[in-house]
Amino acid sequence: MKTSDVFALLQRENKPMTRAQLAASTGLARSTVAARVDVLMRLGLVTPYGDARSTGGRPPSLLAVNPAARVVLGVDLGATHARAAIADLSGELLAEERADLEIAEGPDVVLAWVETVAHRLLEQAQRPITDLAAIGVGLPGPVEHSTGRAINPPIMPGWDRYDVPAHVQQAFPVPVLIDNDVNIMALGEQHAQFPTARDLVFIKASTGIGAGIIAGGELQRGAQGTAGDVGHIRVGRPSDALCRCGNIGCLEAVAAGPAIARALQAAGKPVRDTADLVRQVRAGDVDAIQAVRQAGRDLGDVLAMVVNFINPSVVVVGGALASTGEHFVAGIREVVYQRSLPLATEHLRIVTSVTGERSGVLGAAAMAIGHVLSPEAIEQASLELTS
Amino acid sequence: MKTSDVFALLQRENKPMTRAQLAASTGLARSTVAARVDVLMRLGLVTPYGDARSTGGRPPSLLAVNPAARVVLGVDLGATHARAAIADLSGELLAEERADLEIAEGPDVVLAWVETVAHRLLEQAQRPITDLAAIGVGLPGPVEHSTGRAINPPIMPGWDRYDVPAHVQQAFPVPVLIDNDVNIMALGEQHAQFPTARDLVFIKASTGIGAGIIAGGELQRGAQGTAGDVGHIRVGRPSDALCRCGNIGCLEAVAAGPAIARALQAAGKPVRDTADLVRQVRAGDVDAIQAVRQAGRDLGDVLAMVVNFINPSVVVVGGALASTGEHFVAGIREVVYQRSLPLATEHLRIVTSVTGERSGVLGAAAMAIGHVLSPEAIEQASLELTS
DNA sequence: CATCTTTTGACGGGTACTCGACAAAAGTCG
DNA sequence: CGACTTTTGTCGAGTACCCGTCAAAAGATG
Repeated sequence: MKTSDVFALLQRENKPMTRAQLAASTGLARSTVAARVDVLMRLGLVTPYGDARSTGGRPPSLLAVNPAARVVLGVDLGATHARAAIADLSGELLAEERADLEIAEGPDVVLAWVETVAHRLLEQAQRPITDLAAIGVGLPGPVEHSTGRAINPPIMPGWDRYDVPAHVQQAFPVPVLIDNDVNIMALGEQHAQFPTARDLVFIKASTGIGAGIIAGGELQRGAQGTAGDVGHIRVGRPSDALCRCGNIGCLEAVAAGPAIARALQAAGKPVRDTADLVRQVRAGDVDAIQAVRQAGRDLGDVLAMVVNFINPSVVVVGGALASTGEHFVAGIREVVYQRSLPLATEHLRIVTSVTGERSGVLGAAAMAIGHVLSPEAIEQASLELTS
Repeated sequence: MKTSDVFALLQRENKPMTRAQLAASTGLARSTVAARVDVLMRLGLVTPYGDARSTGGRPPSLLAVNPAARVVLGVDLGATHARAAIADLSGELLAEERADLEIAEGPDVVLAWVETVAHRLLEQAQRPITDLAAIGVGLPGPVEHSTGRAINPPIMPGWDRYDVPAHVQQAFPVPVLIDNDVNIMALGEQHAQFPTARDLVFIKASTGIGAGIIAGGELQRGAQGTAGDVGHIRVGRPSDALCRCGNIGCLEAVAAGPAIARALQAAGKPVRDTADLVRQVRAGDVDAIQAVRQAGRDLGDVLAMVVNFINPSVVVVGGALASTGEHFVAGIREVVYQRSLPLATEHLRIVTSVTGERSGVLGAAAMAIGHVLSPEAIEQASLELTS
């Protein structure tokens, strides 16, 4: 029960180490560490990383985790698009593909796309299917993570309680992990920007508004898997905007893309949809900029509560509205730093996504990698190797 | 590395089991579990629980966890009161004491009280000091749990970064765990009412309003240890009530005890303080009842966001205002079930505290018990026994 | 080029753990 | 009351694991 410890240490340090260093850090004997390292090298998870400088005798060989040992497939399924990518164990994308695909087409159509694209991506990355170690999938709706099924999804007809892992495993006999799309985006940003952050909130603001919550280092899904549903919190600014949920003044009915577009239309501006809005903001349209900034303030109003409540160290803002430059996040900061308690905001960072449209696939890959490199999985693999 | 597994199984099942059952459940040989059980019995953690019915041969002896093996001390320090109790390992209180004590007196005075009372309680429970296994303490302010120090506490002059565990361990050389008072109350209610709930929010509403968050089975303290600070979230109802934090319309400035009392005073009602308010509500004063119910609605307004955000399975309402009967929680339910999403409220329970003023000491004890019965601690103890 | 230093992989011994067997203990059944 | 059944504790054997030792390898040093 200790091979995984050596690997975990090597992974945490995130830099090449010698066997002697590993022995000192773990407290194990040099010979024991050597045996463990041998197993990890035969698994391919660890490789020599050249020699370190000699201190008078034989130079010690450096060891490092080998991201190229295996690959994972990350899949990000949105309402009207799909994206898939092959990543190595460091989370680096090796091949990627995107398509306009309606999730409403149902599991058979969508998962067939996933299967064909997965094969194509593996070929593109020049990796055999046997190199594929796990698959992570993000779905646009509430998901029961433990079973991999969508539960009462509002925009995914035909997916309710559908056994996604079973379907995918018919083509690829590897672990398949499913989660909500916003949750995996949170994971993606965590791994890309703040790999050590234990309390991070990711906000996706585009057609809808949702949050992914990482608290205590763990993704929080809530009792029914609907945690992070901030879109239907009522904003402070009095509003009679009717939301599709039936209530009035919901954040989503005030600050989401369609709501902003509608407001600009009412003011005589020809703004068709969210993408159009983003274009106009980028083009420097003053009215559009002001509308987006106000939406940022409205979101900041809700985020101020979130910050007081869960006290994160980082808030990452993503989604289409975050790609309008700094206007949106400026509105958010404006309100959060005013409304939240100084203790909670003292070390708080509010930043925009750095991975943009890739946060979903990156997070799905990260989720799969986390599974593959978990201590349990490594123990399992080392046992299978010796037997 | 497996003695703890046997104990954990016995604890999870929470009912007497035979050695044969343990062997079947763990997959170990009968002789191995017998050895493990022997260790646990010599540690006192497990005791025979009479014989089961014979099936034709020698009747198997039943084994059960022994709550009387050791005791822990739970301490709940409030702004103007202190409470301490000795509990057995099941969390049952064996002896208890309460005093009016200002936390502002400083660590020396307060911890001296803790020490003398602890000795008195041990005597009362007829337990030697050697039976004391751990101490849990709740402090009324932000706490850095890992170091056991209060950080920038607003109402605890002299406690800032004071090393509480070191002080207490001079008198009692056992593990000392410190946490925020609302956090331990959340733990207390979880153990008393919903021991299996993994996502629970506890609300303390009295002079201030705070929340303890249990998400994913773990207490969430946030990045700076200030998670759960819901008192300074702005309520939806327009209000110009000035809060001591400098903002206006804070929940605490609208719905906490002093705020309600002030509002009633302004209406010509002689309500001195929170305790007085509670008395009047219990006496059936209509104005007081209405004011408390409105405060419940205001709190419900904030709780609706919390429920949407973290999606708990239970919300427990405690503190002085919760002891006014159902009026307060009725106001909460009224708004939460209206404002939160059906998916989140479908299986949500909103209940009042069942432990009342004891939730703090119970939670502090539960925290200490959790430490004593943790797998690591049991392994440690069994190792020390054999050596 | 020889010697010295340091790392590496292999080997053997010791320890701790786990398992199955066996005899004694404790009831049941005829 | 004796035979049978089932559990319990003890004991010896097998095994896996971990450590220290040692020769070989690889480079530094003079």
